[in-house]
Parts: sequence; structure tokens; C-alpha cells
Amino acid sequence: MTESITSKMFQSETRTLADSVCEQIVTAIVIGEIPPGQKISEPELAKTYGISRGPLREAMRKLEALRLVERKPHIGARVVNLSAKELIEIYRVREALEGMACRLAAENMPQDEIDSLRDLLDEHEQSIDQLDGRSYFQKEGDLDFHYRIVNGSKNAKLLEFLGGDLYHLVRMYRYQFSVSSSRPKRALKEHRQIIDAIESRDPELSEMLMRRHIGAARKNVEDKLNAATESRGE
Amino acid sequence: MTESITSKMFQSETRTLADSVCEQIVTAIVIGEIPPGQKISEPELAKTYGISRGPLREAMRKLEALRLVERKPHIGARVVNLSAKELIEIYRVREALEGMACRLAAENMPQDEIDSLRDLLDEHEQSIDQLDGRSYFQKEGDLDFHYRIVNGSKNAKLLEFLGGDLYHLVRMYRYQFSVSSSRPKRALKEHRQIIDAIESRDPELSEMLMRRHIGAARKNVEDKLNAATESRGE
DNA sequence: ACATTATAAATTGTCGACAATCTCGAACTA
DNA sequence: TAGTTCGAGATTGTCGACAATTTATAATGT
Repeated sequence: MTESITSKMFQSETRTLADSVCEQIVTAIVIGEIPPGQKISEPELAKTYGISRGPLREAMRKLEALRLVERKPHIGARVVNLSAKELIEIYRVREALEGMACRLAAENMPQDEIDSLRDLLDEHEQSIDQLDGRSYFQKEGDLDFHYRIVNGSKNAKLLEFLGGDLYHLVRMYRYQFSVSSSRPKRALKEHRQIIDAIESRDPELSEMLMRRHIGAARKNVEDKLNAATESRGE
Repeated sequence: MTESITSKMFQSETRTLADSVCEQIVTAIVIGEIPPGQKISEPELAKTYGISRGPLREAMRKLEALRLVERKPHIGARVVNLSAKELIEIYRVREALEGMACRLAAENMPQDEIDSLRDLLDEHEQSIDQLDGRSYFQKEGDLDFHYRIVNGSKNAKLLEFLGGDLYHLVRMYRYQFSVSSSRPKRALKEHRQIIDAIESRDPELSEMLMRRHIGAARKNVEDKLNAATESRGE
């Protein structure tokens, strides 16, 4: 198995307490250990992780920048509670950024990375064929694919924005709503189409396919949310 | 004159010392008062702004998130020094995000905001006609236009990413390289085309025009950079 | 003279305590 | 009883000092 995406997001060699704890809290928030909307008590969290409030406040600043917590002066910090509207908004951002990343990947992604990505998709196919493998594909596997495309774009800023910031939100959302993708075979097919377009060095097609791919996921979520709210008679 | 874009970027009502000083440092970095690449001494800066190192370190964390400074554990922080490559990368990100923003603006921007934006463009035209007005248009006026489009998209996440983070980098770059746009009349014409497309509620065309607009600016920079490096005989 | 090592100075990271602000509840009044 | 005001408790913001690490300097040996 290829190593998880999470290992690539924090690669600092010598780490400070604040950074280390920040990483732990990110994971705790993403997997729901600290539930959405919960107020964060600084003394309590500091005691939990065995550090002082100084480094913890720095970690909170970073969490705020990652948009995983919202802070208000003299009031406190709360874990973000993604609304349906914000979720759709994030999909729009991904549609734009990953579409561009895919376009650039068609121009810049090295052949060996393309080959490696094809191997990853083969692994995904095997995972899907197994009964419980489906859960892997949902949670981190799909994001691994997208991460590699962005990495293949050889655009450091794109990688910073998507891999460094936005993907934490995406991961949290997936754990929260336990999505569900609900169409792993279809998604895998689209992934193969995308890598084909990249290998044929077709920027236009690559961007279009990626935008469709993410757009389809967005529409899927929109439909589900609409159905859910309508069934509640709202 | 409409108020500057900077006033919209920091709108917290009650401010803490760290936030207040962070805003000051952002401005100092953007206008080059603290030059690119310079090492930042925490005790020195703390004394300069009359605060302790605690709040200052929190401000540094935020500056790091804004990508205006780079920090390494136990080493220190330096003001970023944008390379030509990174500059082009930022243009690619803007191309993607603002293209999407313009598409959404065609769907969601209220008519009164469109009218107001047309007024702004009229002001810009007058500024350009004046001799020294050109400098205003270069620095903040152009960014004001782009900000309003993003705001008109009614996508909060897009506004956060562009207006909250990326635009500080763009502003810094403009002061550093004192750009230069060098084509204010042409840019203004393109701005009018874009707002026309938005008003006619044509998402496809709106996105395409915005991407071309930013893409042209990118190519302009690429050409200048290539010419500069070639003339140096590299 | 150059390289290497060791020591000292400066800088960053961390901690505990104090001050300012907010929150919640109780007492008081109409 | 409902609403308001006041105060105690808790929480956040800020500060100064200490510990850990890096960098600069000087001493030493070849």
C-alpha cells in the first residue's frame, strides 16, 4: 500500500511543539474526535496535549488559517461546522484549482509519475473489488489521486493551496458526512480518463475532464442535500 | 473616491494586539518597508511595535499563513522573496480562481453591484486620462475591480482565498516590481468587456474573458522576464 | 595560514503568572 | 413574574523570564 496522503502534508524535519500539537489537533478535528461546532477551551486542550498555552495559541492560529476553527477576539475558538452552502462553495474552488492543476499536469507531469499514478489506480480497482476495500477508496484513496495530479502540475502555489489548506477541509467533510462517493466504479473510470488525457499531453481535455469529474461530485452532493431538505418538508 | 481595497481585508470589530500588529506588518511588507528576503528578529520587531513577543509570534503565524513570511523552526523568519517562477504560478492560480469567480458572478452578482462597478470603471477612465492617475490604477485600482468581481460571485470561500490571502501577495508583487501593467487603456477595455458579459448573464463568456485578461497579464510578465534574462546573456 | 573545535552570545521556543474581557447566575426592582 | 443590574467565576489576552537551539567568535592545533 502506498503511504497515506496525510504523511505528505506535514513534512517538517525538526518540529516545534506548536507544530506537532497542531498536527494532532488537525487529525482530531478531521476524524471528528473534536466534533464540529464545539467550543475549544485553551487551558483544557493545553492540558490534554501536555503543553502550555503559548504554543497552543500558535497552533490555534494555524488551525484558523487552515479554516478548521473560527476564532473571535475575547470570545474563543470553535471547530468549524460546514454548512451545505459552504460545502458547495468548496467544490467550486476545487473545480477551478484542480482543473487548472490538471491542465498544467498535462504539460509538466513526468512520465514516471504518470506510470506510478496508473499503478495507484490499479490498487484502487483491487480495493473496490474487495468488500471492505470500498471504505478506503472513499476516505483517502480518492484524495491521493487528486493530490498526485496537483503535484504533477509542478506548480508549488497550487500545491500549497490545495494540499496544504483545502484538503484538510475536504477530509473533514468526508469523515463528517461519511461520504459516500457512492459511485466508486464510475469515479475510477473517470480517473483513468483523466490520466489518459494527461499522458496524451492534452491540456484542454485534461482540464475539462477534471472539472467535469469534480462538478459531477458537486452535483451529486447538491442532489442529496436537496432531497434531504425536501423530505423534511422544508 | 471609493475607499481602498485594503480597508475591506481587515474588518474585525474588536481587535487584539496580535491582529492589529499583524495588519501593520502586512502593510510594511507589502510596500517594501521591510524588504524581501530580510530576516525578521522577534525581539526587534516586538520593540518596534511596542508589544511583547507572545502576540508578535501569533502575528508571525498569521503572516506565515498569508505566505508573506517563511519560517523555519529554531532558525527564524524571513520575508518572502518572490521569484519569477512563483510569480507566474500565482498568475495561474488567479486565472483559475478568478475565472471561476467571474463565472459565478454572471449568475449571482446583483444588478446594483454591477452598476456600481461600472461607476468605478468610469472613475478609472478619468484617472487614466490624468497624468499621474496612472499610478493609482496600477497599484490598487485594478485589484479593486477584481475584488468586486470575486465579491459578486457570492462565494465566501473564493473571497476568503483570494481577498484574504492571495491579494496580499499580489499587492506586494506590484509594489516590489512597481508594475507596470503598462497597458492601462487595454486593461480598462477588457474590464468593460467582462462586466458586459456578467450583466448579460453569460457564465461561459465571463469566465473565458477573465481568464484571458489574467492570462494576458501573465504573458506580459513572462515576456518581460524572458527579455530581461536574455539581455543579461543567460 | 587554514581548518577544527569549543566557548559565548544571540535568537527562538516554552512556561507560568497577571490583567482585561466576557459569561453566567443571583439579587433586586417594577 | 419578568426584566434589569450587578458581581463572582471563568476564559482569553498579554507579559516577562527561563530553557533549548543555533550562530558567531575566538582559541587551538596541524
